[in-house]
Formats: sequence, structure tokens, C-alpha cells
Amino acid sequence: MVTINDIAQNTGLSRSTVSAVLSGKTESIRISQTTSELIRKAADRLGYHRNSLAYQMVTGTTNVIGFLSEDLGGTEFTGAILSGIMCESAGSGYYTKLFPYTRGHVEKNLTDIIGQRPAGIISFAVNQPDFERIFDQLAKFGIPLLSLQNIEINRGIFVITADADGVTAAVEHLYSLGHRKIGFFTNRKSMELKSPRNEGFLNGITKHNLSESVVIPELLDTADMETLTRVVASKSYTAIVCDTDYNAMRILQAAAKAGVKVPGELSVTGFANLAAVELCIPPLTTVLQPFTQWGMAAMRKLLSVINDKSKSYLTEKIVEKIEVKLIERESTAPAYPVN
Amino acid sequence: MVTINDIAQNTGLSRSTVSAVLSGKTESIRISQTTSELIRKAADRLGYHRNSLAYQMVTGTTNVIGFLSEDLGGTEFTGAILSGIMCESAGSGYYTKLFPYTRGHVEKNLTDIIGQRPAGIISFAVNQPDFERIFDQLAKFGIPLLSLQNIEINRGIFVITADADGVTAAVEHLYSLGHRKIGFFTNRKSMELKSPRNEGFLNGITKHNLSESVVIPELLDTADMETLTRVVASKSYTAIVCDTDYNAMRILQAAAKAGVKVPGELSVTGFANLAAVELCIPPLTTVLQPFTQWGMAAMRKLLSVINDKSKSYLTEKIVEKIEVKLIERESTAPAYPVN
DNA sequence: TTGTACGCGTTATCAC
DNA sequence: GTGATAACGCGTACAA
Repeated sequence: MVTINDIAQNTGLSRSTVSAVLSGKTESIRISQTTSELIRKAADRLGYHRNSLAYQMVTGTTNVIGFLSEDLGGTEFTGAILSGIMCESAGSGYYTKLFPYTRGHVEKNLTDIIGQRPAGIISFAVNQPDFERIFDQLAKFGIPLLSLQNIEINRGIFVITADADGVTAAVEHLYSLGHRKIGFFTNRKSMELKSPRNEGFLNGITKHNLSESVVIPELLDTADMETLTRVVASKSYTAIVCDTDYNAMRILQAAAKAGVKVPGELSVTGFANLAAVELCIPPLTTVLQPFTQWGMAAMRKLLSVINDKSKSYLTEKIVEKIEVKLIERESTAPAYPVN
Repeated sequence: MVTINDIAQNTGLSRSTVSAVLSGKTESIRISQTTSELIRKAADRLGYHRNSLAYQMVTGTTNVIGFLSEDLGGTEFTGAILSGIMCESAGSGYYTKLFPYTRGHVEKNLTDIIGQRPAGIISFAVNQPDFERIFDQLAKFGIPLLSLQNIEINRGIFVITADADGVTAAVEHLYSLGHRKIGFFTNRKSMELKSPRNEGFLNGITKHNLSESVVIPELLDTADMETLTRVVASKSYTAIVCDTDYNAMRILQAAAKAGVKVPGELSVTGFANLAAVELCIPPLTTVLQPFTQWGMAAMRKLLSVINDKSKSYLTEKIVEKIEVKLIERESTAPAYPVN
């Protein structure tokens, strides 16, 4: 591997001169055009590439952002978010490094992270206690931690999507189509997490006094196809709002099985706007979570915090909300008159 | 940041002793239990974390694998592949760093990569000329490059899925169900790339002499919903094999629109086995590409190459194929008798 | 322009 | 056997 030493030898100049030229300090340090050229030529000819490790060690700063998440597989969320992060960091010279997060094994994760001295961390789906521990430990080393989900804590940086608003928008949309009996499809686990999507649903039905609209009780614990089909066939709801696109697709399947027409007899909405949902039968009305922009916004925020010396995030909670928006497709229509 | 110096000072021992203990060389260098313990305690107490940068610089080896790809967004492929890579590398102490690949800007990419001295690179969807250039340049620095797609080149490392076999399996499956008029849905661009999936289709129909089975000509250039619906409605095929799951979902939509029953009147197969396809109406028969295992296999192979001093990949082509397999769901059935 | 110290950990080599 | 000393790797910063 070619180093500045090789270039110094080759040109007969000193390492410092070479370093100055090659790092563009030619203005402040005043080096003659001639030697400047000479050095650059030599660097090209010998195939020099600055050793980023050495650079980082000596400056004490790294150009690495860590993405801490449990599992990237099985969904297109994370890919799209990472896209946004990379897109935003490209210009600033930052790179993204993937850190595996294993629930409950915080100390191991911390050693990994701190050892590599990243400039900052973006975390996805890290749970409350782990987040708190990681946040505080990283704080000691001046490494800011940004979460993509809200966490009940009085400090830190959060860039989150306005999930509650999104579900409320779905309810409002259905309300305006005349729906009064709206069911919400979610499971008990996310209920217990006081998920924003559940809140959004409750906000919506409270606002319009939809006393016949409820979180579908049968689906809280078991959501197999049989149960789904039974619920759909019962026609207890003229519309079902789902907490994910996948759940909405399940409802579509159940409706097909039960012979219930969507959207004629039942309206359905999803959440996320995955690539597949416009290819559903019928194309799904859903809440668009702008994953790529989300990642970009997170990266921008993190960079601003990295460059902000005040470190206010250590004592106050900084929250940035990303707007979501309802995409109307063909799975929602005016309410079917129910008895 | 706590360094071995701090620990040396704190314990009154020398840096080398501390280093030896903290890097587990306590056997070969023989250091007493007592001092060993003392040092470890101090490290814990002071909150020491080995500076991975310094380690890497001094040893000249990094624990970084680069993932070079154009765009991670819009699909769940890459996330799942990355999952596999991370899963496999976790045990070996390697980390994955994301490198953005911009078609045609190879020199910029190379500078980025070489500057950071990764131990190896896994590339996804890098085109032929760029791959060749990157491969040869990285070779000079001893950085192996593994591609997840096959490339017409006489050297390098390739871990690819057996796409051709997968499509052939789909054709065979349909053949055994009595289908003789099978259409293949792909576009001209992938045809011109001599894609393995097209080959697989041709292999299948050749083997069984299916003279009425063809690559659907109308869909090569325009595959909007109107054209799709027309093709499906024409009933020219009793089955349509698609080169992607998304295309298969489009066929399902078109069939629904045209009033053609799937699988009663038309069988459909996809390719990939995305999470959404079992939620289709009907659940889609498709070829499973095991993304996570794919990533794992790639990582394993890359690690073996990194540790193999012979560097045989520089002069010969190493190809590892990952088996795919047909998943039968409900979008395929015995052939409907066509006139 | 250049010499020199520095950052952090590793690895001989050397003294007790 | 135990531990210390010193050089090394690569690039930066600052005084000379």
C-alpha cells in the first residue's frame, strides 16, 4: 500500500509537505505550484489512497454513522430507510456501518459500538430500557444516539413518523365516506405498547363520536385466516382500519374468502404503503410512511447534532415528526348500508 | 476516552503488559494471575474500550466488509441479504459498511473504498464494465470482490441464486399440471441481458417441446394494466410464468379485471417469494430465493477467500450457486381446457 | 518547507 | 518466568 512516505521519498520532499498538498492545505500553508503539481502527479502515478484509518485516528473523529437494529430482513422498511440515510450522508462524507442489536445484550452491543468510535448512531426498534442504557453510556463518550421511534424518556433525539395522525386521517377519510362502524385491526401486544397507531384510531373515533367503532376484540389475540374470515363475514363493520399493510392484505384475503366485496361491502385501509399494496386486489388505500425521507431527515438531524457543540440533546428531548399522508386507492368507498 | 496508557498509569504497570492482558495474550506471554486480574479490574472500573481504529491501523487488517450497491430502497431483497451477511459476520467479528455505487462513477467509488481499507467487498447489481474495473483495481490492494450476480468474466468470486433452474422448475410444475400454452412475462431489457430467468424458461419449454409456449411479445415493451388485461383476457395462455413477484401480482390484478379466474382459468407463478405474496388473492405459487441464506453464503465465501493466502480468485472464476425452490400455493392448478 | 511530537495499540527485544 | 523499553504504522499540527 502506497503511503505519504513513499511519495516523499519518490519526490525527495518531506512528509509534511506531501501531507499538506494531498489534504488540500495548499492555501493556508503556502506551497509552490511546482511542488504541489509534482506531488500530485507522483501520488497519481504510484496509486496513492489516503489511509482513512490513520486519518481518523489522528484527528480523533470518524466518518462513520452506525445503524443499530435487530434485523433488517423480512421487510422493505429498513432498506428504504437506509437508502435515505446513505443518500443524505453521501455528500457529507459519512458512511453507514451496520450494528446488530440483540435485545437484552446491551453490554455486548455497547462494546462493539464504542470500540469503533462512530460519530453517531441511529437506532431502529430498540426497546425502552435498552435504549436508555445505550443512550447514557454513549453519552459518556460523546456519541449521540438518535431513535426512529419515540421512547418514553426525557432526553435524546427522535425523528419519528406521525403514525397517530396517519391512522386518524384514515378514520376521517372513512367517516367522510359515511362509515360509522369502523373496526381497528391490531394485536394485543401493540395495544399494550400504547402504540401511536392505536391512539390515532381512538382519537379519530372519539372526535366523531363513533360509538359503534372499536378495536376489533376477536383479532387482538388470534388473527388466523379462520378468525379473520369470521369477523369479515359477520359484517359487524363497514370498514376496517389496519395497523399495517400486511394486516390489510389479510383482510382482503379474508373478504375474498367470505365473499364480501371490497370496497362495495367493506372498506379497508393499511399502513406503510409498501411496494406491493398498489398491486393488491383491489389496490389498497393506505397511509404512506415516507421511508426514504425519514432516513434522510434522521441523518440530517444527526449530523446537525454532531456538529452542535452545545450537546443540548443530553438534557432535553428533541423530537422531529415526519408527516405521513393518506393515499386513496380502490379499497375504500362510500359505506354500504348495514342493517 | 480511556486508553491503555491510563490503565498502565492507574495500575503502575507498563503499556505492553496491559496490552498483552487485554488482548488475551496472557498464555503465550505468561503474565501472573494477579497482575492479569488487576489490569482487568482496572479496565472495567475505568470503562476501557479498545480503540478499534488503532488496532486496525497497527495490524493492517480491518474487520470491515463493504456492501456495494446502487440503492437499497424500494424492495425487501437487500434488507434480507444484508441480514444474512450480518448474521454470518457477527460471529467472526466483522462489520458491514455500506458503500453507495453510482453507475459509471467507478473512480469515485474506488477512492472511497480503498481509502477505508475494507477486508472485502460484496457487490449487488454492479454492471459488467464497472465490475471489471473495480475488481482489477481492488485486486491490486488485495481486497477481494464478490458479486451476487453472475458476470461474464473469467475471474472473481460469485455467489448467485440458481434463477434459471427456478424458472425451469416453474415450467415443469405447470407442465405436470397439463399446461402446454405457457407465457413468460418479462421485459425486453432483461431479455437483452440474457437473464438466467429467460434462459430457464427457454430450457423448460425446449425440454418438453412446448411449441405453443413463448415469451409474451406484447409485454416486452409495454406492460401497463391495459395491455396486461388484454393479454390475460385473450386466453392465449393457460399459464403465465413471471420473472418477478411484482409482475405476477400485476397479472393477478389484470385477471381480476378481465374476469379470468386464477387458478381456475389461468395459472400464475412469480419469482422471489416476497413477504407479500402469500397474502395475495390467491396466494401466489412462486420460486423462493432464499435471500438471507444467500447473504450468509456470500459472507462465508468471502471470509474463506480473505483467509486463503493462495488468492486463486485472481485468476480463476469461483462460482457458488444457491438452490432456489418452488413454493406451491394457490395460483396454479390443472390446465383449463382451452379450445 | 521541514523537523518533530503526537495519537493508540502491537510486537519484538531486552533486563531482572 | 515477568515485566519494561522502544520502534512501528500513517497522517496531522505546529513551531522552527
